[in-house]
Amino acid sequence: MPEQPVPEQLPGHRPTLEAVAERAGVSRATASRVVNGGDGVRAHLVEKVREAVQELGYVPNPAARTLVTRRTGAVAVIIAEPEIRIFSDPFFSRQIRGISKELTAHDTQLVLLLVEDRGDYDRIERYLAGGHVDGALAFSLHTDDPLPAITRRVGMPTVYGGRPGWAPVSGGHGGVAYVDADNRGGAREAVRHLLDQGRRRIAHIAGPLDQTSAVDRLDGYRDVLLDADPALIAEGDFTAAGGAEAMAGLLERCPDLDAVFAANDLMATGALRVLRERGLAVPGDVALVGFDDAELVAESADPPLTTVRQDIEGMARLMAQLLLRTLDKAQGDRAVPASVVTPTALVRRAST
Amino acid sequence: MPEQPVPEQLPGHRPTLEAVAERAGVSRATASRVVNGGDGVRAHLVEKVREAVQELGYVPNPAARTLVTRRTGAVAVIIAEPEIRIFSDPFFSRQIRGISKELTAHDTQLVLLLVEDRGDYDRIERYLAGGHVDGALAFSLHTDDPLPAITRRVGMPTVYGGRPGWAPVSGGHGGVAYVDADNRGGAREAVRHLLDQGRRRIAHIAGPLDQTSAVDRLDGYRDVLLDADPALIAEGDFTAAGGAEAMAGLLERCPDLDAVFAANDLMATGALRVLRERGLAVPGDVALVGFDDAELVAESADPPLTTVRQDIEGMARLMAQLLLRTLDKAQGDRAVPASVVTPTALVRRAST
DNA sequence: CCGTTCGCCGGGAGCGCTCTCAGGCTCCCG
DNA sequence: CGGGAGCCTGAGAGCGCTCCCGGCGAACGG
Repeated sequence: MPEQPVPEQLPGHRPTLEAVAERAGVSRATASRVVNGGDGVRAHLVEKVREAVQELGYVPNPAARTLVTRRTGAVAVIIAEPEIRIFSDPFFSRQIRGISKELTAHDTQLVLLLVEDRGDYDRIERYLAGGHVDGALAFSLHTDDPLPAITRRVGMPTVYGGRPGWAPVSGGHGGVAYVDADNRGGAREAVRHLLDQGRRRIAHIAGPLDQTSAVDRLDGYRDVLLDADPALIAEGDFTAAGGAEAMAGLLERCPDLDAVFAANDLMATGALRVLRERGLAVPGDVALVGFDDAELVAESADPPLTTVRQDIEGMARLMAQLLLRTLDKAQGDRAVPASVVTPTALVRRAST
Repeated sequence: MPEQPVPEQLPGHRPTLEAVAERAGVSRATASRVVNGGDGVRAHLVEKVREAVQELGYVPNPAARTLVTRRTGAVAVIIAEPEIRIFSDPFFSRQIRGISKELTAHDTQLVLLLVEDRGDYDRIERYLAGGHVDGALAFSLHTDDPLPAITRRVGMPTVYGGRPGWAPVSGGHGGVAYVDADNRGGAREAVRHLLDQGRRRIAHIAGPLDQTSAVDRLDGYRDVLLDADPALIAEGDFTAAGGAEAMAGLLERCPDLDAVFAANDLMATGALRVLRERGLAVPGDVALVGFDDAELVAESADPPLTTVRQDIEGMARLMAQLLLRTLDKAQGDRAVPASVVTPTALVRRAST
């Protein structure tokens, strides 16, 4: 690929469309038409304008463009997570990555908004209301999250990652679009797998029950174990430490358990540590299943974790696609895209 | 905190400064002055304008503002990393987080640009040239990275995370500003610590030597072990798998080694696994030191890793500060801020 | 050969804001 | 009481772009 000699913009000011037009000997309107695709402009003029653009190193001024079109070509990604998880979970990176891929493929920019504490929501609202972005993607809503109210108030098209607490599970709408993994189905599969292995006292370490993913996984567990002993269920917080604590509690209450289904891999590793400390063999004495198939966690655990995989990056891309599609047609009419639930898959490794 | 009744913007169009001015009975100019701080406007008019803003739910149009001020209030964060690392390393999250904190504290937005392959650099250049952002922060440059050429060409103020390959080590400039940890000093401390423990055959698993952080850590190792046996040095790639491979090679060449200094924690965990597989006790037979004090890696390793901590988040914040300061005063004159090298600290755990 | 249609181009308005500049007012000092 | 200094304010230009609309020429049908 030959290096294009890009003209340096030393003269302080960048060339405007006006300059391009003049150089090409056409009007500003025609130059604009060419820059935006060139439909309805005769070929030789298109050529001339393109040359002028090249020679001057013209790049459109996005602010001017946004001012008149009322589109920014940017999308906000809002991530609200307590410190701990964001650090430890590679989730974050993978989601961002999936979104980034999809957005750049559509020439759309990614503006990242991290929410540290509740006070930040004012800032977020101002930002969204300001028209800096055309739409928003948001993750991991908790039941009392103020975000939905905000996006509705400012009329910002938004797609959520993970089913929000107040949204119906069925593909239905409820005025909100989301992409979620089939948490309940995945949980069912995990538990059935444990049953298939001959396990009978199957415990569950749930996630924080103010998150729908945790609730759905618990529901999946109960779907299969209709008459599960409540003592076999402990609530964790999706961290390894929380998983360890929950495991300790479970062992105390039910020393006879022979399997554990943890609502995520991190908690499973915590559980693993406790089991090992107590001298219980995995999977010999206790079989263990996680959820997520988290990079660097599930596979490198000792023993490697059987777990339920969800396609994080694919889900993230899907979110972006949904949003972009809405923005494309919306342009006025408020079409809410349908939500999508993506399948999960059991990955069998040595822990069961 | 009483909920402010935010007026919904149903009438399609948002109120303009004009509308605010009219409602407040002042000129657009005065309204603008109030919105931008209100200096030089008499108190009662300030009050009136503020009220009008409240009542109408006015939010300035950033595009219009940018068009005239030529400032966007946004900064690009450019991250170029091969797949593997970005997924596995919590680095990414922590850097982003530090930057985000600093930027939002200065009312500046964060536009994320992820580089997947070299073809993306064209896109990046166009974007930066487009004037979407006022400055850029970039990470992990490799020696042949095209980014510096781009930022220079489009005249984009940029601060690098980690010393770029062509930049001098000394606090000096070379026309480029960066923030880096004291990799060399940290490495020296790690190796001296191993010596203090009575170790004599100290190996080093280096990072990829096209990254300055890897080179600097290797240099630090050599600073202390002036006459180190070249056979004691292996090159990894900063991943666990690479660390394992390097460790295997080292054991083959030098079965008598009694300590390993790995250039990051991930490689240290890989090494750990290999050592365990070979039946070598850590730290009994071989002492092990990592680098980074990576979340979820160093502390939760078995045994927990002695490692060199660097303050990722602090460094990231520093980068943002440096850039913002440049942007503040620059506004025309091209002041390049001085680079900063931040200290590291040895964290002693059970692996030595 | 003329009228009409259609395709293509240019003029010009206007998006919402900032900022310069001139003018008006007040206030103080002589 | 007059005049100058200083402080506020408003008018207006203009940032760079898109897009409507009017006009002009070519083409085509009658």
